[in-house]
Amino acid sequence: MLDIKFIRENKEMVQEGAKKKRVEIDIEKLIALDDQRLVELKEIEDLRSEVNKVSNDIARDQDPNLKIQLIEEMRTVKEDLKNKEEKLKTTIEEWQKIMLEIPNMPSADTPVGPDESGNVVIRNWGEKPTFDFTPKEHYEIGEKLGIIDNKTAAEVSGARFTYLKGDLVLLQFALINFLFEIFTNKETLEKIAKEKNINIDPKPFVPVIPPFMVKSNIYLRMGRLDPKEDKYHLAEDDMYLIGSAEHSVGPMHMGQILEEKDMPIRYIGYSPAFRREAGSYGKDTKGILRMHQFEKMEMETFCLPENSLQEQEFLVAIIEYYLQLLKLPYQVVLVCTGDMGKPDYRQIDIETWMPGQNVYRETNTSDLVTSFQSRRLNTKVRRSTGKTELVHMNDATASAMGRTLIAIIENYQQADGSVMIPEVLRKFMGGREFIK
RNA sequence: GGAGGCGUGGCUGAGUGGUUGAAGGCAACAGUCUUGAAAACUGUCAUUGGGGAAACUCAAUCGUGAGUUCGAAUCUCACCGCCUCCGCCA
Repeated sequence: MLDIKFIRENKEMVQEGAKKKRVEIDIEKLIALDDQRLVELKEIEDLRSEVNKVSNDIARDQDPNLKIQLIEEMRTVKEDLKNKEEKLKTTIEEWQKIMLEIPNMPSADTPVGPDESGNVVIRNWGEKPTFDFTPKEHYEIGEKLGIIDNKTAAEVSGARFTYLKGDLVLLQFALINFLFEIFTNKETLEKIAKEKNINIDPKPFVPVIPPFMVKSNIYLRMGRLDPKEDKYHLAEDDMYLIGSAEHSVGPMHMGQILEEKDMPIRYIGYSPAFRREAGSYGKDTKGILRMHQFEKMEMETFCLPENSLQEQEFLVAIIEYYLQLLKLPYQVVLVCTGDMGKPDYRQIDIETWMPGQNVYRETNTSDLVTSFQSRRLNTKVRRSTGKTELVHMNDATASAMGRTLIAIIENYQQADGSVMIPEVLRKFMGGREFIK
């Protein structure tokens, strides 16, 4: 949610920003409603003030006749007050509905575009591997090696589920161990920041395994409930299965005032992610690219407003660092206004090369959401001056396991159908070199 | 799931219908004293919204929401959370 004051002071900019994000909003109506809200609020506060004052008089006054008279008077005032409060309530409901529709404003460097065609590649790394055979897609290799079984999963659970088996499971755990080593190591993070010339405290990430379900009102405060069709809802308990660890790690500090000296706060959550994938029927139906359930490591960080852009650069730098260690070619994409998420101020995607498909596919996404989530979560920071302000939040995929595994399988595939294990992961797999 | 208890400011802890946004203590901050520190003493110490150039002022907030009342931290109801005991269980 944006600040109503900010909206009032920058209404052209907000209208324009929403338009760029392809969200239709009626700013004039919102401001008219806000005027009405303030007028009604003032009337109510004046009435309350009168009631408070007279009530104190009643308490102090000794004359019983006067008391009775004043109480009678207050009864009628209260009637009036009640009506006005009712009216204000409906005004606020209408007001809030529009407020919730307004997206975060895009950063100045965000390219303007209608959809993913407007995204801009800002850099790339790595040589695409060459093969002296036709490279296969991950599921062909996986099925043959007996490490991916969608067929059985379809019978048991339906489409978009899978059984990962054998060495692929071990590879996933190797990846997890490899990544946790990076994210919790201060020296490594310091080196990354230094290399990329990012001036930021390289404080390590705190690993978290968060709840996999959240209450619906919490989802709303995170600004992540929409699109609802993509969430699994547990009707009896009015809870949702999380679509990302972000959804239950982000609210960890709601209603809190953090201290400036504790900033930044960095978490790396590990959880399954549940997605109904509504609206993607027929898309990416093969293999494990688009599943109803997959495991993910997700970064979620809280920082001072003036550092949040650097923080995002840092999160992206860490992703690039480990992709380079895995020797996976990738490109970094600045996501355009029409393709970015509603809470995003600036979104950077990392797309990793998938030789089987002969295309870069999104493996990581990094969202700088500024104070869009913290405003409703009410997560603040007390500055050393004593003033409090909303913290800025960043979230980013550390690794969507399935997709990183696909990239490994396809880039490391051999002519004989085996898959070479990336060197940095071997120590977590008993020193072995191949999955056969 | 059954029975009972409890939710007050950064922490602790008073407060059961009337100027109580809330005593006392701790912590924190500023000052006096001191060569410096500690101790002692003095003072300042919640958040949000409205009005105002400012001093200041009005409203709201004692888990959340609704209700009773002229007036609610205090009474009623619902919800949320925590604790204890019993049951069940990975």
